[in-house]
Amino acid sequence: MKLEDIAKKVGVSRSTVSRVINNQPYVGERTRQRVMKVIEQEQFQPDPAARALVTGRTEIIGVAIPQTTNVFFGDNSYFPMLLQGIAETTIKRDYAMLLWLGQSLEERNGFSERVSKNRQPDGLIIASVTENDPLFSRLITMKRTFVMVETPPRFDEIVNYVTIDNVRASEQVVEHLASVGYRRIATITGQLNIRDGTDRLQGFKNGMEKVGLPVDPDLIYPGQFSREYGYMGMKHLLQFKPDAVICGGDTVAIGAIDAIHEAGLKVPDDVAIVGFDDLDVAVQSDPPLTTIRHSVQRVGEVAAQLLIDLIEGKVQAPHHIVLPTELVVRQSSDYNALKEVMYPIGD
Amino acid sequence: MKLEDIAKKVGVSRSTVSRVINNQPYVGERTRQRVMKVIEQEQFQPDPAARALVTGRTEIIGVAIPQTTNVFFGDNSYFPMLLQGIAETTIKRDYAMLLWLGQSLEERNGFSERVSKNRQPDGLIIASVTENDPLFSRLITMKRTFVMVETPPRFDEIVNYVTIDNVRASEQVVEHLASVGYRRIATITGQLNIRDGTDRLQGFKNGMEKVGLPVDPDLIYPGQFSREYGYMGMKHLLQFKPDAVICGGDTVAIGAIDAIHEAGLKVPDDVAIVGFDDLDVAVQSDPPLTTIRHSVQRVGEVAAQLLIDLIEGKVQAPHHIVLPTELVVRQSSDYNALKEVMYPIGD
DNA sequence: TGAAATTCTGGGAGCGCTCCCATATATGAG
DNA sequence: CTCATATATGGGAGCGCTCCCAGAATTTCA
Repeated sequence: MKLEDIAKKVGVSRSTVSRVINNQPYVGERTRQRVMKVIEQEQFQPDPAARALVTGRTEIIGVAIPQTTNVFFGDNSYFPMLLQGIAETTIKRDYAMLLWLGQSLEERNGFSERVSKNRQPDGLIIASVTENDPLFSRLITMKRTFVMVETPPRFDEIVNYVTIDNVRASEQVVEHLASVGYRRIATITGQLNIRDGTDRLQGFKNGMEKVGLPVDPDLIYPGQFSREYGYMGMKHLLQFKPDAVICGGDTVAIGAIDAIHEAGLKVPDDVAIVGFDDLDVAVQSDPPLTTIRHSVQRVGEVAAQLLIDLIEGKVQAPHHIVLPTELVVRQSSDYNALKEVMYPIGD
Repeated sequence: MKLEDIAKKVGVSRSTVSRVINNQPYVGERTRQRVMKVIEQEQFQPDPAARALVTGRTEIIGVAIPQTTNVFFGDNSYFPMLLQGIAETTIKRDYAMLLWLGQSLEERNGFSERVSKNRQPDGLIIASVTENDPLFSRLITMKRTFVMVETPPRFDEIVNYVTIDNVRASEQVVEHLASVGYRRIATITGQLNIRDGTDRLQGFKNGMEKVGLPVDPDLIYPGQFSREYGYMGMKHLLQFKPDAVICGGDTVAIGAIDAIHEAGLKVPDDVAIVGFDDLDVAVQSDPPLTTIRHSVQRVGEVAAQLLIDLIEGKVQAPHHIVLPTELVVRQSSDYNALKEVMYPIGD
């Protein structure tokens, strides 16, 4: 069943049916009703391909997650939440969502080619782009419409993005820890080729300076956003006897706690731990994590809104949106629990 | 840049360029080379809409997950893994993947309408369909090509699906538990309006009969696939003093363990716990879970393969695929740890 | 050597829509 | 009542491809 058949059935022209479908003016009220009735009873849906061919738009947005397998479906609910947020908006705005997941590191290049060459979506949302990701430069060169869900690694000024104020949030964490009495504050970072990682580290350093504590390189462990790295990082840091460790993400924090427990120590009694993101695991963790709350889902929603607005010409590029964060204090950084002498003196 | 421009540039006709792009025969080797070279240097990609309009195919498959929010991104890595598997295949076969996520229960109907009416994908993969899900019947009525990733609630014979042998796997669990000495075996089921849920329960009952144990209704708790339900279920079951509990899923098992610990009891010393699915949490759990391993990712891969084969007419519908499962015994069902007297006699 | 078979190439038609312009009818101002 | 203006409807053109058929060039074989 096509548009023309509906027209014939109602006894009007293609154009009139098209106008009704697209909610355009200049259709008599009676005619509109008759057309709508037939469309309804025939369950007619215009062919998206034909429509796309002439309008040049598909009403599909693409989402590219060039991450390796385990990051996507591992202990990390970040991406599912992001997708949920994006889905929310696409439904609301009547778009569909095309998803690309990266497979393994080896084929980063293939991934970026596959994504960038596909002309089906009207625009893209891309997540977790590393500094020299080919996808990033490619999209810029091709002048495609896209929105990032973190601060871009370069070209901040010309790229659209939705992010949170990672620097400020990390500063806040340091300020909080310092204000309740922690002094040897360490950090296990996230990936440092992603802005979320570097910005959080920057915030850590800024915060330390602000509160007048020294930034000791020994107390900075460059990690990644995973439980494993949290574990490894903490094992390494223990020798330097931090009294608090700020982790690049909640899963990192969980890993750090694993290592602390393994060493026979307690959180927060021996070491305070702070996460970032306030994922589900933050509450489920034992003890519950002090962390930075920000709604990943909301980032997804807003990113999709921005993208669709850009596509529809409702806003001009470049457009930058920074969403608020909130420090959530839970047991993992309870200073009252901190033992006076944390480690045997002299080791 | 369009196909015709390439043709002009090379000095051949549209048809020839089209043949080259689609790898068709009857193009001279020299001509083919020349065309390819220009396509390469112009980075030409044919317009998917135009192509779809004439071929009637978009090379997009749709994935519909009509689940509520928290099931999708909660403590459950099932869907991310499924997506990863589907993505693997779509990349291999050069398709793209359109994703729909359900939002909340209230709009089940809206969801199914949105998904079924969208004509963009050539076929669909649908997950976690409940018995009277409107999407299910709708797709059947519309005669759309789709593959389910579990046994369908009805019309088994005409619907395509990829699944695992839930019944047999559960039987196996019971047989294992019985063989090592457990006697009061209980179960906390998954959702019973999903086949995965009912089949696992059926397997439980079959297994009990096979090994000659009574099927006591008190020992069957109808739950859902979540930690919460595991917790509630276990709390309820404790009064009936089971020595082992088979859970509908690993997350359910985690919840059950929570309840056991809360009651001051130990796993497996007081109660053995068995999960299902062998998700990441199964190993991370304390103690690690005995469970049924089956690759969710593999189910996704195979489902996508089947769907694309159906779309391309390489296989005939209906097509049913049952993937193997494997019993993985870990500490949560270690009979040696079971105390002789598990509960004070007489309560 | 010639006719048939095979390989190559080109161009028309048409996929199902939207957009633009032409025309028809209704509405209002002077 | 006339002309301008707003409202309503129809039909042609064309979006960028693929598919089909016609015809040219080449090969095969008696």
